[in-house]
Amino acid sequence: MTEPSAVRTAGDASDPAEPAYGALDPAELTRLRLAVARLNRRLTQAAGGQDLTAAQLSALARIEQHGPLRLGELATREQVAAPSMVRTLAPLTAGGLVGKEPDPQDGRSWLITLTPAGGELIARLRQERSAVLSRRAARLSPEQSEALLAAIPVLELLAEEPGWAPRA
Amino acid sequence: MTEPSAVRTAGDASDPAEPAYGALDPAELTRLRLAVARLNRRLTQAAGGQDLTAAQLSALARIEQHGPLRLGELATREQVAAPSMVRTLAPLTAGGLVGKEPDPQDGRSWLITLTPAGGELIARLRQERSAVLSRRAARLSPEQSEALLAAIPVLELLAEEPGWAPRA
DNA sequence: TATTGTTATACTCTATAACTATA
DNA sequence: TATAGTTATAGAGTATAACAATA
Repeated sequence: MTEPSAVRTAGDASDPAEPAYGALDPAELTRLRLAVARLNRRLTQAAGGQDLTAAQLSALARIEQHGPLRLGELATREQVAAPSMVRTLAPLTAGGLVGKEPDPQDGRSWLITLTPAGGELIARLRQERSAVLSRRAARLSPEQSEALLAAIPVLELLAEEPGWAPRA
Repeated sequence: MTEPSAVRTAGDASDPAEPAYGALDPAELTRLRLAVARLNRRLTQAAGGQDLTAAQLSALARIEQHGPLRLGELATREQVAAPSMVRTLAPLTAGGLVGKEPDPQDGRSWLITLTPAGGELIARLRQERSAVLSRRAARLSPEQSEALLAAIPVLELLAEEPGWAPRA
């Protein structure tokens, strides 16, 4: 889904002749940072947590997207520490939403899979949670919706791009 | 706590009464939701937390922007419960970053103000934190930067708009 | 010895409920 | 009695450190 090819690998940022022509200034970045933090807070609260927590849903979505994954691999992709993923998955395995099969390649590992029940649940929850956002988004002007839509891939890129945390 | 408003609306997610002229479809909204959650996670981690936490910085920025505020007012604007704001502010007052002056209008209230030290600190931190985001943003193409820039006000709108959580 | 997953522990952010002081 | 703020407690999400089993 993320098109890494879209990233402009244009010469190192050490190019003084190009003071980042398309770049955002610090004030704009601050606004983006605060907006993302606050919107996330809003979405997390609105999620209600009746069924799955945000971290659980995110993990499920990741499993669904990338198929069977080892726990460590899943943790890396979600960019959390392994113990965090253990805790996130625990209620999911207990509830039969994900399965843990022994990794035939490595006796220490498990392959985390999405069960049919898990697949059904995330499909339902996804719709429910997006509905909250949808009610807000429906009030946006066409121009605002357009702007938001165009920014989604960029936000995904920023979110997925490695190199943020001193990981590894 | 949260009335299952978020969950219950699943059935009528596509309210025909809402024209949804410029509306985004559920798949796009899901991507936006996950991207916001994950980007926030990235930014929170990258912040390091050596000085101020994300919630503290957000509160400081709010105080800076809106001048002296009463605690409850601040909590409302940040859309958190009053006790959460108490906890957020405690280290800030202890550290001399914000001041609490008695509200001359109401003996029960305080006016939360930004001290000079607080102002200096957030200016510095703001720069540091934005720098992290900046390094990523600098690699965006002009088109991507443009898209992100255009979306900032929309994200702010979604984040600030009331009506998300069932806030009594 | 190195790696994978787990358990133990701790800290932040958030919430609700119960309490104090003031209106 | 109602409201502003505080304290107490709990749960989610994250982390690091120490451990067991396996490579």
